[in-house]
Amino acid sequence: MVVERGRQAALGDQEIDRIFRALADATRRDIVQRTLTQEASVSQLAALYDMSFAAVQKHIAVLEGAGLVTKHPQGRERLVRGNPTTLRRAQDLLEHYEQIWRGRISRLDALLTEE
Amino acid sequence: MVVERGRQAALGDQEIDRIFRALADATRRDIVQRTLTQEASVSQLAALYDMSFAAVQKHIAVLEGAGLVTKHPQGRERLVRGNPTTLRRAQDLLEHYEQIWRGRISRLDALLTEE
DNA sequence: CTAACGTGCAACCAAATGGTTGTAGAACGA
DNA sequence: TCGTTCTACAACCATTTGGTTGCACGTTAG
Repeated sequence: MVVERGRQAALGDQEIDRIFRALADATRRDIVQRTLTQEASVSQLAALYDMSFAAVQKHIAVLEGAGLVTKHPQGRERLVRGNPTTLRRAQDLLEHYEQIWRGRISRLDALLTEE
Repeated sequence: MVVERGRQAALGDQEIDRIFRALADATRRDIVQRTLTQEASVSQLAALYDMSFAAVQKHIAVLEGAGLVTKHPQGRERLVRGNPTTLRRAQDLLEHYEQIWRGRISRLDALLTEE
């Protein structure tokens, strides 16, 4: 057991922070979606959006830092590939919240029935 | 149909932005989790974290702006209640991504079998 | 009525974010 | 070899974020 907490930030929370932060931008979500379907080079991706190459490069770096995409060198270009595993982690957390909420509902149910 | 897009931000994307951005902070996630279980007043929540009252107030405002919690006046205090509906929206989006990924897998499968 | 409590909001500040341009190097094509 | 392409990275800038303190105001308790 890891020290009773619930009011202080756990260390691994920064990882979750990065994942959600990375997903909080439409361009980055689009990149994830595309590269989940099919990997693409940095410049191929950059051509899709109305901003500089460097800007898109930064977005990809944010996604990579969050583990939402991985880069694979191939010759002079880097292929970007979406990472479903990290997406799963975010999904699991949200499902956890939903479970908590359902738990509350059933506790309310229990109270009503027992009465 | 709303204009062909896929490279330009849709207007409702800002809503998604706000949801994920709100979730990208451990304190805010903790508030969501707690108020999903049981509603609490702003000052009750503020007492839980090692920061000023106003800071917690701001976090709650961000969550409210994203629709992740709602506030309900009761006498001089405001009860904060987690909103599972908005959480569901985020969850649905992530599941959508997972579906896209699974689609890619089955397309690869199809290619292999057909060969 | 008055004091204390709960909340909201403004002003301020440091740090992070999201964009830009420019430079530099590695890999490829002719 | 030489020019072009792809990428990385630094420097810079405006805006947003996340925190602070202080003040105002409605509500409750004594």
